[in-house]
Amino acid sequence: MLSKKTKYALHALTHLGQKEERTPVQIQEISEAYGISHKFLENILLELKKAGILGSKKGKGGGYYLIKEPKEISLSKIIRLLDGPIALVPCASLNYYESCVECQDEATCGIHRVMIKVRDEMLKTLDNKNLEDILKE
Amino acid sequence: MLSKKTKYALHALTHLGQKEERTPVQIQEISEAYGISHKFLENILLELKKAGILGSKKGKGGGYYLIKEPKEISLSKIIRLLDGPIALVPCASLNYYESCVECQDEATCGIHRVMIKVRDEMLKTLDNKNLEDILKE
DNA sequence: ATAAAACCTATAAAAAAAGTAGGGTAAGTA
DNA sequence: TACTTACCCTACTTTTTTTATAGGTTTTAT
Repeated sequence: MLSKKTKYALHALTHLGQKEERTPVQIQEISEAYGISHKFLENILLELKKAGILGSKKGKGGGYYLIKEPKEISLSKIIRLLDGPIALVPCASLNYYESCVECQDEATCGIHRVMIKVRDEMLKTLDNKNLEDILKE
Repeated sequence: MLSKKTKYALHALTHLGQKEERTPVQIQEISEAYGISHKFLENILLELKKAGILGSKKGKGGGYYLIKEPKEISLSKIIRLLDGPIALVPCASLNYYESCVECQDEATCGIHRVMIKVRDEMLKTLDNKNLEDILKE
C-alpha cells in the first residue's frame, strides 16, 4: 500500500492539475480541501518541487503550481520519490538496490529471478499511468 | 516492498519445495539455513499452515511440509496472507476494502479509477507467478 | 517416562510513518 | 522602507507497524 505521503501527493497533484490556469495555489487551499495537515502537506509539496514536478512562488499570492505536463508525471515517478522502491525485494530494485542478507547466492536465487520479472511488469504498469489518466473525464 | 515476514515465507516455501520428498522439515533447519529467528519463523509457518498451504506433524521427527502443489501457490496468495492488500490504496482493494477518508466521492475520483486498473494489472502479474516458477531450473 | 517438536497467546523492542513546532528567508504590496 | 504573506528548512514528538521474544501447552516417537 502507498503511504499517506504518496496518497496526499496524488491528491495535491490532481488538485493542481484540475485548475484551468497554472497560477499558484496556496498550501492551505489544498490541505483544507482534503483534510490534510498543513505542515505535513508542506513537506510533501516541497519534495515535489525539488523533484522538478512543481514550481512555487513566494510572497503574497504565492503558492505551488505544476511545471510539468500531467502526461509527463507518471505514477512510478511519484511513488519512487515519496515511497521508495517499486520492487518487492531490495535485490530486485533498480533505483534502491541492496543485496538480501538471507540470500546466499543471488545468481541462483529463484526468488530474485521471479521478483525481477515482477518488478518489470509492475514498472510497465506504473510507468504507463500518469496524472493525465487521473484527470481524464 | 514486502515485509520480512513475507520474504521469509517465500524462502521457507522454496526450501520445502526443493526437497525431493515431502517429509516433515523442522523449523530449526529452515531458520538456520536463512538466519531467521526460530520463533519468528514459527509464527510464519503456523500462518501458512492455517491457510492450508503447509501441513505439519508434531513430536519427534515432526515439522512442516507442503500440502499443495507449488504451481497452486501463487505469489498473490502468499502476499495477501502475510502482508495484506495487493492494491495501492484501500479503496481499490478487493479483499481489504476501506473507503478513503480524504476522498469526497469515490465514483468521480480519478485516483480511485486509475488505482483499480493498477490493481488489476498487478494481480494479473502476481496471480500468474507461483512457487513452481521460483523453483524452476 | 522422556525428549523433541509443533502449537498458542501475550508482550516487548525496534523501526518506520505520520504529524508537530518554530523560526528563517524571499517576495510582493503599499 | 516597512509589513505581510507564504515558501523553506531543521528538528523533534507521537503513533503505528513491524519484528522479535518469552513462556508455557500439546502431541508424538522412542
